[in-house]
Amino acid sequence: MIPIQTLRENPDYVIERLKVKNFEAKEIVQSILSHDEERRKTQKMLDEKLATSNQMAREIGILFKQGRSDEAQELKMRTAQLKEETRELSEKLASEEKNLEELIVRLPNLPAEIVKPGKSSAENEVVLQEGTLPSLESTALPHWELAQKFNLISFELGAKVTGAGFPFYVGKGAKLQRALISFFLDEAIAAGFLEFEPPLLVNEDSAFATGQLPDKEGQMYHVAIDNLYLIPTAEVPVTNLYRNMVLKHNELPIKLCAYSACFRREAGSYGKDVRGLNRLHQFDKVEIVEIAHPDQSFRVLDEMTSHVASLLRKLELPFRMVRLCGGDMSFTSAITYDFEVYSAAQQKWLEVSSVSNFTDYQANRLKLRFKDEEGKTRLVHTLNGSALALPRIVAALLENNQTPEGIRMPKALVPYTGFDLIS
RNA sequence: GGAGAGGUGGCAGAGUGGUCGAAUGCGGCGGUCUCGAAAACCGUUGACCCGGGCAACUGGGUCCGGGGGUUCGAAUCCCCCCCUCUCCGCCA
Repeated sequence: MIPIQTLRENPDYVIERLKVKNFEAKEIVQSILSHDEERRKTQKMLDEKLATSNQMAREIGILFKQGRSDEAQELKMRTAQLKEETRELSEKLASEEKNLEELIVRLPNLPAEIVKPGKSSAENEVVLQEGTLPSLESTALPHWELAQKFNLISFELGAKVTGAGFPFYVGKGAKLQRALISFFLDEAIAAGFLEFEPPLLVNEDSAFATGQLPDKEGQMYHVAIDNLYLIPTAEVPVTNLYRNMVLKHNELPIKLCAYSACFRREAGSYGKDVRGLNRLHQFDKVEIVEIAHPDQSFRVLDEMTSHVASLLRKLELPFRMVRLCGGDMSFTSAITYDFEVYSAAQQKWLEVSSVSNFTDYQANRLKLRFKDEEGKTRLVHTLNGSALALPRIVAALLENNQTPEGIRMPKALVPYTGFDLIS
């Protein structure tokens, strides 16, 4: 949620910036401002009435204590009218607050200054590209065929036992999963992130606080009997650790990381893009989360992207880093960098990480604040990024490293896998 | 799943109808003392909303797990829900 303060102070700026996300905010913003004004007027009236009632109640108490019950009774009569009025006003106030909130949540986060307008991923800017694209033999196989050939992953058994998008990893395939998870976690810990192993289900409050609800409801698996949601990313439980808190400025930044399985219903996806590991209902990911001082969040963002880049370098994968244009960014993000690795056999770039600064947007909903150097309470900035999501990394590792002898493992991974070749 | 106990400020914990946003202790912050620190002592210390002020600050309102009710008045009484703890049962 954009803080109401921002909307009051700079409505025109908000409208202008949201155009970068192709969002026409003018009507909503105007509506918000008038509802806001109405709300304040109502509250003022209500507060005055309440002040009078409080005063009268106090007087009645004193009169009773002094044994002047006739006078007290008389005063009691006079509170009836007031009570009815405050009742009406507080109902009005509650409904106006609800209306206001419903409008505000419809506004996406403001894109940062550096973010350019654009409609789709075609307009994203490549800001960094590293590594040489491998040129494979014409006999090169896509990862789903390699997975079958070397018996690493079984999509068929997953489909039999659960459904499409829930693969089994087998033998060295399973070991590779564990190796990557450990490698990513160790790297994150070395970079100063504190490891958490989170619950894989969260309650409704948590899903709201990080913004999965109400609008992305259909993307999450829901356990109806207990009203719990399977997490789509570790960001949800880990960020919610800090819901409703006031931190001290010297506690910032807070750096957290977590491995988790992630569950996504991904309704409506189909075709070649979802073949093999390209898109799954359940996958593994190591997530990094940072809670930062507002003045520092863009520096922190750079640190996070450097961390992700270093992982890809160690895995010896050709990658590029892309700054998303306004139209391709998520609702809650102020700026997002995607990392993509090149899949040689599919001859396309696969997104393996998304690193975002949510500025104060998520913090506002989380009610996550800090006391600054002057003792003022302010919203923090939150950031997160995948470091990294496994499936497409595995796809790229298998495809790019296929040789006549088998699939060779990058050096950094061998201590974790215990093998350097899959044959 | 069964039985019981309980949810109060950063933490611990008192408060069972009126002057209670709430005793007390701890912690935090500021000071005295000290070369410095500890100890001791003194002072101070919640969040949110609306208004006034450039600001320090200040007036009003709300908040004692959440929601509803009784009452002139609720942390305190009643109802519903949620959560935690203890014992029993079941269980990796």
